[in-house]
Amino acid sequence: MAAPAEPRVCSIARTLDVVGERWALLVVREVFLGNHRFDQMVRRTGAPRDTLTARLRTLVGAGVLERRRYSEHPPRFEYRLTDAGRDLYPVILSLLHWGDQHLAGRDGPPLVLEHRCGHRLVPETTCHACGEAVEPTDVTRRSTVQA
Amino acid sequence: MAAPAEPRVCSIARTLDVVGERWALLVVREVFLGNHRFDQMVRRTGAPRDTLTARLRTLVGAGVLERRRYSEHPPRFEYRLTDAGRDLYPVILSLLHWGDQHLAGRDGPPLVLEHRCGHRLVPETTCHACGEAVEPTDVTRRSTVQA
DNA sequence: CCGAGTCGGTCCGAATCCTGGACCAACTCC
DNA sequence: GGAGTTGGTCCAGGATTCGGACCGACTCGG
Repeated sequence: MAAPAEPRVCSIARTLDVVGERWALLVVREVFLGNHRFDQMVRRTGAPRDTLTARLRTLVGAGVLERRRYSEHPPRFEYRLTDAGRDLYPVILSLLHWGDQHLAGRDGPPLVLEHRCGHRLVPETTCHACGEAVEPTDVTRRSTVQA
Repeated sequence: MAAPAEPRVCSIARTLDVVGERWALLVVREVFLGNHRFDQMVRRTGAPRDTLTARLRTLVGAGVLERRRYSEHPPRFEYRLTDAGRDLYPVILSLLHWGDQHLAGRDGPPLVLEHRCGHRLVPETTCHACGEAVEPTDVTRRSTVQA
């Protein structure tokens, strides 16, 4: 009898259930970039309006975005990051950085960020405890059930 | 004439073209966890075999994974991370951490990692230049064309 | 030598999701 | 009064994904 070995219970999979659908993270990117309105998002992401509607609903439902009325007459809405949404910043930065490293053409990265320290922002993933940069080989599993 | 404002040229979008399809990042997760074989990935991710075949091809084509023969008779293959693939570690860690923060049930995170410094690994995104943790509000755009 | 298991897939038809484009109701601005 | 803005909805066709059956080459135990 071959061990069925259920699909792994995993925070990565859970996160992707929320932000893993097509366009979801590009929507989040736009909100980080300051574009909070439906029409802006349509234009800057290229997502079909229908799909965008669906994604916004999922993201609001998951507590990543908040739908907020900014005009009464006529009623108009915009989308803002919740605290949980702001916590996605490392996800956005790491995706951005990987693209900069591996997919930038001869023109270099299309978007360059600057940290308040005055230098170009190159994001680095570090261990909160010791402050050192984290390499895959420096990490082990603690107390897990399965291989 | 309304400004058409082309979809943003963006490293995030480019990265998601490579690893944004369903199951792609879970495949990468499995490889990081040491499961390199087709059947293991089927079991541990839950992806349909068909889809997994397609994903592996995309990831190999994009240079994230490498398909390697580990047996001659019968011919058997496994998948290894390339350098580019290993560079996805921050992406994986940030997704994991967000799920741990916002989607862990009462049982807590299903997977706990330990850094070689001996502490539980809590990944933090820092600025390579100054070493400080990066907050969305600390970052501005440098020399961009558009809003 | 037989039967069961392993492994990395392929093939299929059905269900689901994504796509682009047309359309709309309020309201504002010129 | 006409054009534009805004935040959507509706639809039909196309692309993806789904689960499950199946397969060929080989190994292992008895």
